Amino acid sequence: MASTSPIRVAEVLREEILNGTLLPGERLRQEDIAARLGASRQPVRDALRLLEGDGLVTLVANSGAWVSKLSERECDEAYLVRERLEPLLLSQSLPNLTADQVARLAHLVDEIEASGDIETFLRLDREFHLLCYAGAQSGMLSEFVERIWNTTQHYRRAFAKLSNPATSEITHMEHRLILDAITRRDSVQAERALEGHIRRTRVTLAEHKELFS
Amino acid sequence: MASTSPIRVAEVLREEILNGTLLPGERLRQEDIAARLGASRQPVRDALRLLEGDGLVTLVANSGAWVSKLSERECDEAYLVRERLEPLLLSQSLPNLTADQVARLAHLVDEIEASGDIETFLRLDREFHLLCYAGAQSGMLSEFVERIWNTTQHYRRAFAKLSNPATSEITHMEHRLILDAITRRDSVQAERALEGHIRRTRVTLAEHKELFS
DNA sequence: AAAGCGCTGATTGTATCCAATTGGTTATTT
DNA sequence: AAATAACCAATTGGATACAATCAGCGCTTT
Repeated sequence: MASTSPIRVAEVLREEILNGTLLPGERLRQEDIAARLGASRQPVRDALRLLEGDGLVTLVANSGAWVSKLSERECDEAYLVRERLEPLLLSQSLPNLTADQVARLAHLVDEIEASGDIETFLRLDREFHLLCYAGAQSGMLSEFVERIWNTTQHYRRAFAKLSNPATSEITHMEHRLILDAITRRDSVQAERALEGHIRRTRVTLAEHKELFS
Repeated sequence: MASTSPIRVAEVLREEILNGTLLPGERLRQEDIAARLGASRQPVRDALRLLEGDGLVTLVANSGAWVSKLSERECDEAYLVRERLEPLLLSQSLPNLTADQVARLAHLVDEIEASGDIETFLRLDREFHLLCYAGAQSGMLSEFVERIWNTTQHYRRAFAKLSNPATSEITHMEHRLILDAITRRDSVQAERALEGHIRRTRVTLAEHKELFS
């Protein structure tokens, strides 16, 4: 009942953009996608519009569609917005997180520290953060946050590739601080720890302008 | 060059939703719109998808499209998000505001205080706040803020209808505080004044649950 | 030789037709 | 009489065909 063609097509494309199969700036031709996914061009157009709404695709009239690209400025802005929104979302989610979910968060922190390759880290890190917000009733705020995570996914991957043991250690400690505050149901501390985590990432990321060349 | 059919259709519908011609919950039939605006159903479908991306329209597969409706919770959430995002946006905009724009802001504050009817107040208030953000390079943050303003427009109108001289006076003072900080180019104070303005509105609005019945 | 013009191929945008889904209504059954 | 099932009208979804638009390229012209 839920899956209509445009949604299915959009899901496939979204996944391919998030996992790096389709790179920022890459052209998306309607007919190619239609042929590849066994659909007509109409649902593909709808799907592209959906993804445009998610910020993953940029449409230009009479010209075509491209995978969205972020400039250095836009990426920095994304993190500034995260700094303000995610603590708020966490504070709304925290009271509703179940003990099972908190246990899963603790497990994820361990897994993240044990993770070897980049793709695993990215997957686990994403799951950790989004699970923190699972207690929030889905609304505009959740949508905004998920959208930011989607549009910055590629740059997070590029950034992860040049991380070293020292910065990883910092990340792990920050995760543990967030987890600790969540476990103690301390909203204020959780907000601060999360804000610091995002802020540090933003500042560190800003030192690597080469990612946007 | 810029205006393609779906965009034109979307603009008409957006305007009708914002000015209250189309009310939240109202059904949008593709064929009706197509006939009314002299287009085919296909561009109308595209337009509805565009508006869905803006949060103004809610689409249900195989069922239809409706003007989006906010629950009391969602409206409150919108204001909580505004409290966090708009001060940030203002701080990014402030350094780039021209003297002309600041003068226009001062003029708008006067006009707002002199405004008689509700529609005029809504229009001027919207212009004042959005002009505050005119110095920001348009990006994700601006998009989010504009989207919130659009989706809450109807509730702002409903709220304005039951405002009294006392609360209006508070609003006017808050505007003057924001304007003063902007004039002095005091980002920190401007952020605080704006946050307070939005927060008070949120709290006052929460006392009128009857708007969401 | 450089600049501007117009042509051509490819790609997107629009319209029309047909299929699929939905919700309501009616008739039948218990 | 109430509940259920099947039918039907209305509306949306998808596919195909056609029109409009754009980018690149070669030609003409100065």
